[in-house]
Amino acid sequence: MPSPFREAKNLLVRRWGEMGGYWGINRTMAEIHALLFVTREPLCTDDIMDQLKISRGNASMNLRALVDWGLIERMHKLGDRKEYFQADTDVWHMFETIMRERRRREVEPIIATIDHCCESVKQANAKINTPDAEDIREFQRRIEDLRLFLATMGSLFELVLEFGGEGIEKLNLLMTGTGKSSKEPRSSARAAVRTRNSTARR
Amino acid sequence: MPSPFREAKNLLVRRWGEMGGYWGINRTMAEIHALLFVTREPLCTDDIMDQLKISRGNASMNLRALVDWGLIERMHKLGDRKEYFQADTDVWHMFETIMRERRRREVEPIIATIDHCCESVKQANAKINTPDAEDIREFQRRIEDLRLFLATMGSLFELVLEFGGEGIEKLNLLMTGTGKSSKEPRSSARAAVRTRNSTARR
DNA sequence: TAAAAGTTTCAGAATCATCTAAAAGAATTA
DNA sequence: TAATTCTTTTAGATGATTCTGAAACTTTTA
Repeated sequence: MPSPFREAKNLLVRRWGEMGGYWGINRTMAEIHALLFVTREPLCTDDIMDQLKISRGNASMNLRALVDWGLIERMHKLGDRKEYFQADTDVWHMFETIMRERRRREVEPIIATIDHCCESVKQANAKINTPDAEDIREFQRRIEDLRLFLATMGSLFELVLEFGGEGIEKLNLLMTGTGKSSKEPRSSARAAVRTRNSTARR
Repeated sequence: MPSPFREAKNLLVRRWGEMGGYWGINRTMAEIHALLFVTREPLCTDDIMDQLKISRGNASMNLRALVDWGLIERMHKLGDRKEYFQADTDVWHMFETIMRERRRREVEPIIATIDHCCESVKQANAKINTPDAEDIREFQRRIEDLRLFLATMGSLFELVLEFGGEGIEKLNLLMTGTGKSSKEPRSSARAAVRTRNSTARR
């Protein structure tokens, strides 16, 4: 039954799935997440299999992964033996969950590697008369830049989480004076600011 | 010749390649990028083939992709017909390039979809006596949250680029008072959670 | 304890992305 | 123009990921 509502839901689910692909998250996992995100009542495995046309095994694996990530949770209905699933719908919390997990898996290892490299090269660099001394110094410079960048982004991230959406609005005002960016940012940025001002809830 | 320097370089290249995988960027492309990033002098296709043990076709395709992204550039040496490649080594600029490209490819489509869904559902919602009226309203609420979130992140991004690294350092000081928040990320995260809970929505 | 209802695991199938090697294409020099 | 040098494209091979379907397992009810 293709009501406009259903159609909108399906469209969003498919798009979200595609996006997942770009982010190294498998399509089905992203689709399940999207489906739960846009559905008010909890769904059981069979609902998900039906709506997304996937096998039981596939559904089970990906549901488990989503639970592991902390993006959805299991729940039970009174007098019903099935497990139901529900998404966390606080977008900021969702963002925090995803970013922390990704940082742990993806950013921290590279920081460790950089630090390790810094160390081992610093020693090699003690005897600066080797032929590629300049190469080494440049290498060091570059990875230190990178290290600093990652650290900075790390604290920006904490900062953002600490102050949330309203914090960023204030920040925008604070830093740009007027709320309009000093430098004529892209139109999408201006649109973003407008949107926030005009449709902010609460 | 495994000098500590070479070893450090290789380690970093491999790690960066792995990371690429997580980010939906193919490993080889990431490795080439890393190799150029840590190498002072420009490299030609053969250098890259040798150092990464990949075929000419593979090198060629990925080099082109990196040039398309704007992460590396072609250059020529006087009296040499080969093409050489060099990475952009300004980390902030690199970040900007990557983020803009990803936003264009990955965030904008989802925003377009959300907007489209908002529209088509708003109309359906006119006749609120349909059985799933409440479902529809909740759907609307959730995707509007998401829309707002994406817009906010968009302007945060512009803001960050406008003020760069030093801007964020200052910001950190400004907002935390002491500037020591980066030393204690855990506790500030908990603070963030508390903040969100205490200002519970709706 | 047996049957029923539901969930998880896993071997193999299907699908998808990436890589190679070789041929075709361009640009430059003789 | 032919030879040389280098780059790009592509068909098919390789390898990795994801999915299915069925069996194994677990929990609940009768």
